[in-house]
Amino acid sequence: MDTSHLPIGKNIMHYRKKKGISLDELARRSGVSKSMLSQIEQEKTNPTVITVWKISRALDTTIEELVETGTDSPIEVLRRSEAPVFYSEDNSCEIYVNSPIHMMDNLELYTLVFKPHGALNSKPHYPKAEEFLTVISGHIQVTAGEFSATLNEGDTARYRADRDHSIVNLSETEATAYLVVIFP
Amino acid sequence: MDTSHLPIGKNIMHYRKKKGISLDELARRSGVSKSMLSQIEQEKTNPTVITVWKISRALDTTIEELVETGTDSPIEVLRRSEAPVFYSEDNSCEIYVNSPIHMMDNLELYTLVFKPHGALNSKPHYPKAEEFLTVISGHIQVTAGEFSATLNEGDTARYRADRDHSIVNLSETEATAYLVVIFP
DNA sequence: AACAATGGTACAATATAATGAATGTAAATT
DNA sequence: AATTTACATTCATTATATTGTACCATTGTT
Repeated sequence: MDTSHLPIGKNIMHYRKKKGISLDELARRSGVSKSMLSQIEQEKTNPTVITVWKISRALDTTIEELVETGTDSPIEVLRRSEAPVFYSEDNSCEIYVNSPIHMMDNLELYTLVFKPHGALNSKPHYPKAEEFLTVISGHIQVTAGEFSATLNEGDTARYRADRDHSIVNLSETEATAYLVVIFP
Repeated sequence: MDTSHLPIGKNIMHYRKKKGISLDELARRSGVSKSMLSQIEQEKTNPTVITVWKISRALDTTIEELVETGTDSPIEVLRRSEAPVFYSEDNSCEIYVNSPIHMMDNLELYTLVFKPHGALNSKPHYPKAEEFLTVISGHIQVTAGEFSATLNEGDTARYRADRDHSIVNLSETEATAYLVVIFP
């Protein structure tokens, strides 16, 4: 039994106390015995996934939050002058990375600047990866798999990025967009 | 034993096959017995959290991905004309919601438009909430707790939002920024 | 003071997770 | 054809998760 890598007990106690309920009440709500909850909070046992799932529902949170190790940091800034810049294959699109160095493993932020009719074509990312594209200026078309949509300034599209996908500037002028990529 | 709510077996088999390895190899890499892996994939047992954690590491993925129920959807679009708009308390900042309807529970996207010297002050969000702020145009100062930073166009700041935080336009002209809020 | 309620911990019994070895199937090798 | 290898499943045993109950300490009520 080795739970030292996952602070489950600490997290459960934290959320329980944040909610202001006793072990007794949490036992009632979760269907997990009070004595088991006590043992978990004291890190004396390694619970099954279903047990943690039941507790997460009773605490109105997720399994992920209950297994996560916390971090703490001040404001982290990535300057445009330091931000890596990439280009699409035909150089019709500039890709500014907005993700600060100590980035979350599952999130990427970009600013995309397209030349007139410029395009950015991408291969499938990880399974279940998703993208959120907001048009800052211009008229853009986004395609993912067999789906396609045209976006005006201020519109936001959400689509699965675990298939071929592309972003095209439909206008005669430069277009700019903000891209959020999520790896689940 | 009730794992019907969490498709762990299916997910593990999916990632294992995607990686192209046998139960034997996964057992070697994860330190979980081959027979246990077989039982899990057949949903014949409810594994402990540590066991799933070991498997997730061996599969180069996360516990979350292994417990997640899949979804599938085409491109979802939120038009600027349909996007909810909020205002800061003194109406010095317009807040456009960029989050499509079927939004992920832990992610929010906004475009912020500040009047000259406009400000947006926020109370603490959920514990461990984080924000990523990219300046689209203008000169902005962001403060979180006792930390503060000034940002120019193209700069991105990352900070904890589980404490008082504010965003202020330092310039004499309008400023625009893109805000990504993450609830862990 | 005696009793009840609250909240958490310890303990013994029961249920089940996890293992190593055996078994089964199919394909490849001798 | 016989044997070996690769892959997955089953089985009996061991280890441990999980429970209900008892215990402990503190606070509140009668």
